[in-house]
Amino acid sequence: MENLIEEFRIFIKKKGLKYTPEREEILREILEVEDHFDVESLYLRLKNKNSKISKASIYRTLPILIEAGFIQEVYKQGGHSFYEVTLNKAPHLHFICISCGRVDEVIDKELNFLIKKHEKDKKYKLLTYHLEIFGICPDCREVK
Amino acid sequence: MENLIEEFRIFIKKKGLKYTPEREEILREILEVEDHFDVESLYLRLKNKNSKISKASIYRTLPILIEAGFIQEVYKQGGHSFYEVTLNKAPHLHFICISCGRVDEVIDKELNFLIKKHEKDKKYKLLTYHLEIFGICPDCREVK
DNA sequence: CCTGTAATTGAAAATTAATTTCAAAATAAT
DNA sequence: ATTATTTTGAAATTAATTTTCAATTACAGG
Repeated sequence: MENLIEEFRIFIKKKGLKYTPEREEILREILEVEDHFDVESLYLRLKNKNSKISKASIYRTLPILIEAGFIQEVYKQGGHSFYEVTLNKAPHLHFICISCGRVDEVIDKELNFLIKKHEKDKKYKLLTYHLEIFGICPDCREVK
Repeated sequence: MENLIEEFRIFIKKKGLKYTPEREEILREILEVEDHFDVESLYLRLKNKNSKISKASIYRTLPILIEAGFIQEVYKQGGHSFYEVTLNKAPHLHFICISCGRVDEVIDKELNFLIKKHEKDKKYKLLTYHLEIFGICPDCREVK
């Protein structure tokens, strides 16, 4: 935990940015979230802890965290983005039910392998990726 | 071509919707686009042909075309969605350069195979999917 | 073919996620 | 400490998408 915070501090300094309490607080909160999160829910979590961090700061900090490799923007739903901590997590796909909105996460090592292969071929420097699969979940199929 | 139009007409009727000239016109235009497209570019293409179809109608028709399997929303960039015709196309991934915005399409049969496998496992009815990979392209890496 | 009803249209207004502006506050190098 | 530069919160702005609404159109049944 603390080593991750330190890693972030070093990243920030290396980029010539300033290490602020707000940035650290946002990272700490994100590391405590287990599931996917969006800006709104993160903002409310912080607010509940009497933090006075603004949404603007969250919006400004997330791209830094993505670039630093701490989180990924994993899918969009209902018109806004969802993120999750990617450190130490196996790569996975998201099945999104367009009927009820439920999101199923599937771990898949092949996917990561497949992407790494293309990254090499294309000579891209990979930052983040996401595989969203839209469909109807078993429950919603029954109802209909 | 005409058989696709007929297929769409049948889909529309089966859903209890009305088959309008606007909906047909939008589909015809989309089938002529080779590359990815967004709402704005589709609207301008139609406008150039003196069509008076509104953006609202385009926004309303795209979800129907997705559900019918004609197109997919393949990625988001610059805050808006891009689509492409998926009929007869091999599945593929999109490498998006976050620096210059360039999009590289990569065909990959394994990806489709991988997704079909999970679809079966999860008992989902698959509608559409997209794999976006964000990174820095070779050209932009050099500059830096 | 008319006729009635329910869906669809275009235009404009509304919504809303995300970005930008700006003055005040905070960081960090000297 | 001093100072230049960055970052902050709050509010304003932007821009994609959705919704509203009155007029129009599709099409089923007579």
